[in-house]
Amino acid sequence: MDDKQIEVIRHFNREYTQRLGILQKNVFNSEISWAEARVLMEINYLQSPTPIKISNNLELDKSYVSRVIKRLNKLSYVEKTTSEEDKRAKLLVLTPTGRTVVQQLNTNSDEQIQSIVNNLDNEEQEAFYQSINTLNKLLAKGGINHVED
Amino acid sequence: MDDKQIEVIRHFNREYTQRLGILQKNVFNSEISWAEARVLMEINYLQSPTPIKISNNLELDKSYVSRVIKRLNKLSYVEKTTSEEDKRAKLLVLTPTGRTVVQQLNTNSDEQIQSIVNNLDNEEQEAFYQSINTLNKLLAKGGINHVED
DNA sequence: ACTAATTGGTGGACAAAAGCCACCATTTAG
DNA sequence: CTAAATGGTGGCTTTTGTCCACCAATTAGT
Repeated sequence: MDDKQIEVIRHFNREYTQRLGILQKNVFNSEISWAEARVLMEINYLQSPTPIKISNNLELDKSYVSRVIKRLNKLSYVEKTTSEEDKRAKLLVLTPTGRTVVQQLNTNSDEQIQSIVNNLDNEEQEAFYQSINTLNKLLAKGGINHVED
Repeated sequence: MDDKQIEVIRHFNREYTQRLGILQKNVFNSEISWAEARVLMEINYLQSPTPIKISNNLELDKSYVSRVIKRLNKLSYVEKTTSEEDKRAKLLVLTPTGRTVVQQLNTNSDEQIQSIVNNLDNEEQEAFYQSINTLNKLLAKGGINHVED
């Protein structure tokens, strides 16, 4: 992989993450902060979510995650129960309200994606999707990182 | 673009930005914060960089940007001069030191990209690059957003 | 089986990052 | 020629995140 190619990838990273970041900011209108949203979506994503997994996946300090979950719990978005296999660990479960919020967040996220993609004609949209799909597969392949669960 | 495809894109956004974020965190070892690095690179990127452009492009509050630039100035990475065409505006220029730092940041960034891509064989690397390249072109096409300069 | 080290989670104290608001100076619009 | 808009700065607050100490449970060493 030569320097020109690396340059192109770096350009993409700049552009794309920036665009996404901007969109995401304009979405969490109310009630819930960005960190809280991230944790909530991570809980929704994981099979058996525990604070420590979230802390690892999101690379956030465990005490911070603990506090975030506390707030989510106070908002009745998340229930905490002690795990039976390991009584130190807490199992996290979304309440119906919590699930609704996650759904809303996903909807917002989808609209952002649409807002990027809508400027393209059908053929281009297909190309966009195919490229993303390829990258997903390649990332999964080379994916030594990111402990999913 | 149907729901399944959107889902795939959302998955990519999650995975990729997270991976990049984690890598970036482990890089800015010292002296300079993430925000400072971003601003510095934006100054390097823009034709006639001013605080307000940076504030817009990075979607950061202008007072915050003002403070970041102040620190960069104190570190002798950036010079500030009042613009002649508009005496409210400040023109930003990287010092030699500043340019060196930017170069270092770019090198780090490249190493991160390598660390993702190195797990792939040559054919896969080529596919990775091609996908990114396609996305870049499509983003540029549909790019109503992101005022470059 | 028993102590020692490790791990999951919590809370206090604090630092860093980022946002909001009020304000000044200049520029632009009516 | 005043009124609105814009670029920039500083005070203050919120959000985000770190570091440390600690408890309870689990795992490892012997």
